[in-house]
Amino acid sequence: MPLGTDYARQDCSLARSLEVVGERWTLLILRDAFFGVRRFSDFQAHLDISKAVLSTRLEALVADGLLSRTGEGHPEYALTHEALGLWPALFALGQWGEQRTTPGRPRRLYRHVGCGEMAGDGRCTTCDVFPAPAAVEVRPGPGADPTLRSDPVSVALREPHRLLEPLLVR
Amino acid sequence: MPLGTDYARQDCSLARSLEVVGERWTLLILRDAFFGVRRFSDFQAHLDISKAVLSTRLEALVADGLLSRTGEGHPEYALTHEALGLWPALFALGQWGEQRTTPGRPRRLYRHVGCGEMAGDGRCTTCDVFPAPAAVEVRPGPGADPTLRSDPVSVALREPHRLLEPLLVR
DNA sequence: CCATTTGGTCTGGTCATCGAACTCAGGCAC
DNA sequence: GTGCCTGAGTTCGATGACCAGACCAAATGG
Repeated sequence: MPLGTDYARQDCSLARSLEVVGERWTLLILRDAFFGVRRFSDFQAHLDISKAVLSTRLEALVADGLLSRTGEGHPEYALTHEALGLWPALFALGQWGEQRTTPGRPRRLYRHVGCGEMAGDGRCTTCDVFPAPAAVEVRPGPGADPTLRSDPVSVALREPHRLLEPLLVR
Repeated sequence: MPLGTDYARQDCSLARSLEVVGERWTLLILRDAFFGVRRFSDFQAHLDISKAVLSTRLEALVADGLLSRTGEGHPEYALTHEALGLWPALFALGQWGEQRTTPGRPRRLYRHVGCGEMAGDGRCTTCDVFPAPAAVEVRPGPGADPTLRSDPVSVALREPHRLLEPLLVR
């Protein structure tokens, strides 16, 4: 993390995690990456984040080995293997937010591809395993509010799609 | 969250969560609360956080219903039922930090009380359930560095203890 | 080859965070 | 009661982060 965001003298793995993903916007950028967002302008359109901050965050995530940057001209940012391990934490935090704000009316629904629905604890209700992100399909749930955002990225994300699958905008 | 930390126009439960627990220090305060820390000065001693920020964070967490404040003179801050639901997310983030920094040498070990050790995914290796925080015992692991901190709270936390059990310092 | 899009950097102002100093109330020794 | 200590904050000035908007260069599209 840049200045002012280290928790140096904490002997704690949570603090180590937060040094990498604890800054404002960072977890939302990674969530978008799980949902298939790959390009600078798509992150920006979807998150309403200042370009300067987005640029800083992407650079930091690449430096920390969570994103890989490929292509010189218009680069693509993709999650690294290391970043995939964050999925359980991201999912758990999201589920907590659903419970807290609109219990019973989730904004998104998750399926274990070719198997069954996922429960709130992340297990597939059919086979009882915690599916890897590549085997998860997302689609809007009853609590989704399609009037809230109309940018092309949000529209594209409303189609059911697998996690990690690059998003086609337009 | 105070100014500058809302993600207003995001139709996303993760953003809703981060509005409550996404600020600097907030998750570390909650982690300490799970470990049994209850008092202002103990949080401060353990986290090396400025009193002004700690005061602001505790106030916000009480207002958001994650902490309850009891006792007028020297108040105690305890996790509410709502906050207990954060345990899976906190645990997952912590495990990711362990994997990333010192794989195979965890700083802390978790046990399902009266049952068995907990695996990296949070399940008890014996009974295969995800134990509630009150049924979890923490103790230092091989990756712990006892030389890093010597404040009384850190010392007390090195004793094996159950989550949520109020910490006795000194 | 010219216009537009993409992926940025720069800037000035606002907001958050920091450490240090200060306040204020309760507990305790004497 | 007087003085002292500790716990739980609040206040303050300086520093650093964040934001919106202007600007810019390289890549792409026609």
